[in-house]
Amino acid sequence: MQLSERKKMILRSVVEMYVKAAEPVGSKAVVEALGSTVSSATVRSEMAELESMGLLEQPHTSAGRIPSSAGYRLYVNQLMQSQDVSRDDASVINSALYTRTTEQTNLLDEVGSLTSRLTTYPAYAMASSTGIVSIARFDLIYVDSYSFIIVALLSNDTVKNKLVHLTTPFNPQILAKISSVFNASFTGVPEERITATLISATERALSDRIGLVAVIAGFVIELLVEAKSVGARVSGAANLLSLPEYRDVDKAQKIIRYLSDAGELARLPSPDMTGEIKITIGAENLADELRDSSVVAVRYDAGGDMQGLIGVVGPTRMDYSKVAAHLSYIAGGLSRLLANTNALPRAITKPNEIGDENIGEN
Amino acid sequence: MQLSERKKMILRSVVEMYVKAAEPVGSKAVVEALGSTVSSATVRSEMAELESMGLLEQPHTSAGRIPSSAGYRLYVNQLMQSQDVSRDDASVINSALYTRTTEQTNLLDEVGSLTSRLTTYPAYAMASSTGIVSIARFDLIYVDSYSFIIVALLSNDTVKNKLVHLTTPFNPQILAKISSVFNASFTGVPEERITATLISATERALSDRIGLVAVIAGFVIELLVEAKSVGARVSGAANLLSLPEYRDVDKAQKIIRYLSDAGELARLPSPDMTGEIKITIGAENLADELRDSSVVAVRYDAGGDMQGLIGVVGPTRMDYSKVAAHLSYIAGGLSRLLANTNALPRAITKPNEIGDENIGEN
DNA sequence: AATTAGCACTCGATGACCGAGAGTGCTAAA
DNA sequence: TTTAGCACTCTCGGTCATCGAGTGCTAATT
Repeated sequence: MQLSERKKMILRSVVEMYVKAAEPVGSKAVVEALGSTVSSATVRSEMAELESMGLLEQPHTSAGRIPSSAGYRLYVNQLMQSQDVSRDDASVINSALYTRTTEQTNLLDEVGSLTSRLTTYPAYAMASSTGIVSIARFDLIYVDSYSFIIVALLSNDTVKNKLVHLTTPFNPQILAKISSVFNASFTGVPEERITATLISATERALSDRIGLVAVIAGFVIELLVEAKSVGARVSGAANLLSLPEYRDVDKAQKIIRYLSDAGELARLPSPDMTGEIKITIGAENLADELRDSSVVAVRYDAGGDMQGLIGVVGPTRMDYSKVAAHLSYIAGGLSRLLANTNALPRAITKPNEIGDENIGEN
Repeated sequence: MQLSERKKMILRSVVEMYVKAAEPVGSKAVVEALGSTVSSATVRSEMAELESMGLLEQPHTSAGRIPSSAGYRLYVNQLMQSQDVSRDDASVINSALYTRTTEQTNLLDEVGSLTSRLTTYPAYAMASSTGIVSIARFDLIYVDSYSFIIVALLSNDTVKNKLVHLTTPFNPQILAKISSVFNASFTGVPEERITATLISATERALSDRIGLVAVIAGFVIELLVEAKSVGARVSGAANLLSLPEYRDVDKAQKIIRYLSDAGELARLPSPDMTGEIKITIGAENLADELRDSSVVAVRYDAGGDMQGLIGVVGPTRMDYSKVAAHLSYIAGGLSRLLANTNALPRAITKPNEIGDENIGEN
């Protein structure tokens, strides 16, 4: 499909004006945008051709044209010029990312709301572990004769813990034995290989009669599953409601519902590992609910085995280039923040002597 | 303000029919609801009086009546009969609460979405620590000569941890020293009393030259603040959109925005400690955004020092009695789940020998 | 004194109708 | 190939009449 230079300009004008105003654009408006070098009649016939190619659509005869999904796609692939984030936005992003104080709200929340604020569209942020997670190191801390703390350092550099209270007292010495056995037989073992057989073998080896091993093994399985699992957050869903395409409450509700369903979120378009932005337009979306919306998403590196994803959902009439710029800026910043082992410690007085802390878990 | 029995019946009918249908109710409908024992004319004059008392309102002449805020208030205080949760709902709640598997999604999320699903209104759930939190026990686990894990058992029975990487190697023996000093001087000390003076004194006592004490103290402060802090979640905001009172997109957006703002959430009506349900109707709400909505909220006991709150936001035309029943059922279940030290361990084979685990943290 | 039947009246909702305006496609001339 | 001109189409907004639900008031009834 080869387009004449003029057709490209026309398509581009239509897309950009429609993105701005959300109203079908007519031949006259295009003529003006093009600097009045041609007449409206010419533009009309060009637009008719663009329509027959499937790049433009007409809501009804005697309305202007709007881009079709294919039109947006062509625009995104060939016509859109990439754009930088504004100075202001950049500083907003930087200060948001670097002044985090390990607050109650977790990182995903903050990233999501930052993204949705900047783009004015709903945003989602997720993180998940790629690869296999296993235990790297295992400790039991004695608290009193009924309680102890389990601490496990995982292969992806996160630490998990749990306080366990028993109803029967136990002998403090057993903790050391158990932890050495666990360190011997459970480290490096992925969750799916922690079987009942392994557990009962361990139980026999320790001649454990009060079920301690079972409790601890249960916890280990739990936390390995948890560590692999996906966390996802959606922010700014209300932003949709200001857009004319979602004035129809039912439509808006459908999408907001869809976005609130964590399970569905995981199925949203996922950019490949190249670090490039993935733009999915209208009918390209697999989910029915998104058939007339678009999704822009990008990966970031969350350190260790962790992979993250930030995305924005909006109408097909979306300022793709601005959104893409924001997303990649944020993702870049996040990757630097999380993956870089030289991040500054926060709230500590001697930044130059002390190395980084591990952020992004718990 | 004494109302005749008949006026009460009429008010009650109006409220209940309006709650169901969201349409002004006329005298004829009331007559039917009352079993046709009086004529519509009588009801009309009674309703006129109720209106002059400020309990009913008329959207315009020649429409039926709708309850005013005062009308709802009187209904809630005197006329509403409390209601039990249905068998089905009870089993939904129970299975939701008791089959939790310490999943990635946290408890607040689950409670919120459960509540919003059952009531069909947006729900919020929060938890916060009352009282003072301090460290009860402190441990450092050596990982390698650049890294160690900090584990702290807090006075509210939660455990926090952090993996720390340094850029300069350290001597393993120092960890034991540090932890014994910290156990001596930092346990039982609330966050606001961990001052720079205390830190530098500790630093001197340990002749710490690489800033280890500062890092660890910083972490301790962070986690104490974090432990006291409030977590809040809103679920099901999209539910608003199906209600006729929020067909106006701008109105809906305002409220959804309001609810998404964690800061504002903390200022929502908060029931007192008696365990009773607090119902705030229309203009009784302090926040402007909620002036024509209602909030129903209840506290639950989250174990230890933790206090929780579940609430529902909806139109003044709300099925107060059903919502109240759901909320108190859920809150009761939660309190039992979290506060009861005899909760069954989950996913463990020998439930009778092993005691409870600590839920609701991390 | 309270209740009721009857009736005129009010007011929103619904739908038909109409004119204005924006935009198109087509044709014929440049 | 481009353009001016023109008839045509379709939406949008406003006006108008009609319909019906519901009211308040009055006069008769219990």
